[in-house]
Amino acid sequence: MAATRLSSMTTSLHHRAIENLGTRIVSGNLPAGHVILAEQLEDELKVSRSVIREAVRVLQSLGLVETTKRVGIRVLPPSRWNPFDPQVIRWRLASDARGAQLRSLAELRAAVEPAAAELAAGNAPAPLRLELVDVAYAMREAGHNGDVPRFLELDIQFHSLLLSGSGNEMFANLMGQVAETLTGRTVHGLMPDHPHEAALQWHVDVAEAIARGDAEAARDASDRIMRRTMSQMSDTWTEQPRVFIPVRR
Amino acid sequence: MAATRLSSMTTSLHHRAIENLGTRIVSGNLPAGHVILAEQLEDELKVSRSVIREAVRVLQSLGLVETTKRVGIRVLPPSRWNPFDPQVIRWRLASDARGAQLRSLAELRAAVEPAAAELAAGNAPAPLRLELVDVAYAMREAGHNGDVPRFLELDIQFHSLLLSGSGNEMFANLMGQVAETLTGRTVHGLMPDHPHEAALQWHVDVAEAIARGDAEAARDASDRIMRRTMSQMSDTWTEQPRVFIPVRR
DNA sequence: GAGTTTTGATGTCTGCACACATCGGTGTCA
DNA sequence: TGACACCGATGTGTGCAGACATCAAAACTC
Repeated sequence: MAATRLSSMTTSLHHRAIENLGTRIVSGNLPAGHVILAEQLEDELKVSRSVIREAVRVLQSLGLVETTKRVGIRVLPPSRWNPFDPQVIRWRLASDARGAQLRSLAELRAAVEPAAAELAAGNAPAPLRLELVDVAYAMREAGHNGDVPRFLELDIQFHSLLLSGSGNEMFANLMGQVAETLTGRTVHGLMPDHPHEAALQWHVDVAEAIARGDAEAARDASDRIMRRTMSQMSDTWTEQPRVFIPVRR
Repeated sequence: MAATRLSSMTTSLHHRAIENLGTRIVSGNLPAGHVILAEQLEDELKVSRSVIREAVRVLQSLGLVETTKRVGIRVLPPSRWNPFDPQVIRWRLASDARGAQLRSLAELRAAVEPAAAELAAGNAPAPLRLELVDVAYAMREAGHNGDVPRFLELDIQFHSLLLSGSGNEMFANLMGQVAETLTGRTVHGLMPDHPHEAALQWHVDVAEAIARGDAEAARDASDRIMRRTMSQMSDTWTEQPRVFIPVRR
């Protein structure tokens, strides 16, 4: 009944509540151990109890909060968060922990892509292998021409095809994060106009190795790409503090 | 033992609703594209709207369903599910796709652990390195003595320490899945009473390499463990169909 | 200190109003 | 007559408000 004139012009109240709370928690604005009351959130966000409850349920499933009767909604420490959830990753990228998140993603990618290349050489469907080779050639050309936007587009496509071609749905799921990483790297001007000549050839090597089913060569070439990428980026985040998640026994 | 503290515990209606729907969707009982109505779920599960709505919100955040006005709650295809969510993994392990899920996890682990070993050699805190060596020695002893339960316990601890010691929270988050994999392998009688002699030594090699900060040696030894594990298990799931997630453009 | 009662927050239920995508009927125009 | 654009009816999720149930922390009693 109340003035809901300004209601869902943009997104649903539910999403806005999740976004608001998720951002505040991941940014550290709401520190671990802090207790919030549902009623207090209703007042703050000017929404009804159902909206708050549904949002809290989602955050609970992400490991960001826990609810206890007679206590309230308690913020959980980062070690309890699901670090693979796309929303959590997005919130972390928008927080002070951006550098640490980028490093984590890069390390994961460096571990996974060579494995994906190895698997793709054995399992990828034939059309995908052909497309991979085409894209690698196009990348090389775009790189030589200094066509940065097109290179980025092809780069994303290349690595997406690689992950998809592995036939492992967990690897494939990383496509989105990889795309975001590559885009971010380009947008922030960390990419030269003309990519490293050897790196371009390594992409071709990966594609051709996969095309002919040479798992070991595909893996090695992919590993070279990843090691170069890591060494390029390592300078920027050396001072990022590492977080060691304790072993739960 | 994993996964369930059911029975005697009176789990909340909310959790039961999530469990019921999640299981049905992941098992394929509710196929992709199928539309359910919230009211229908209230009747089926004999719970109120609020419980259903909160459960659906959670499933929505996992990518299992989407809601559309005037249509209902639509089940999404597996390519939309979040393959890293612990609940989704658990539901898949309890479904016909168990074999495929185990393979995916094993492939992910095979990719990540050597990378984690490499990172741990450079970053792990000193006490963790020492503990890792102790555990590796204890593993070797338990292996020689044929003490299967103790070996399993130490095996889990070893790999958890390794992942934790990497200082990458995404790697560390895989501890739970690894523990479940190792436990499942033992429970299902896939482990011999006396583990492979060389594998025992490789664990020691990993630990000692990390202890002395030799990243390359740590990685290589870990890689040997993983490759042996993969080749051991590959027989059991060769006929599991692979799912290729399409590249979204 | 152990056991009991009180208290206060989440958990669950229900009725209502609203937003809005879809469907089907109606009217117009070729 | 047939094709097509329009528009209102319909159904379903979304959001709101208030009540009662439940249960664990905290206070209290012995």
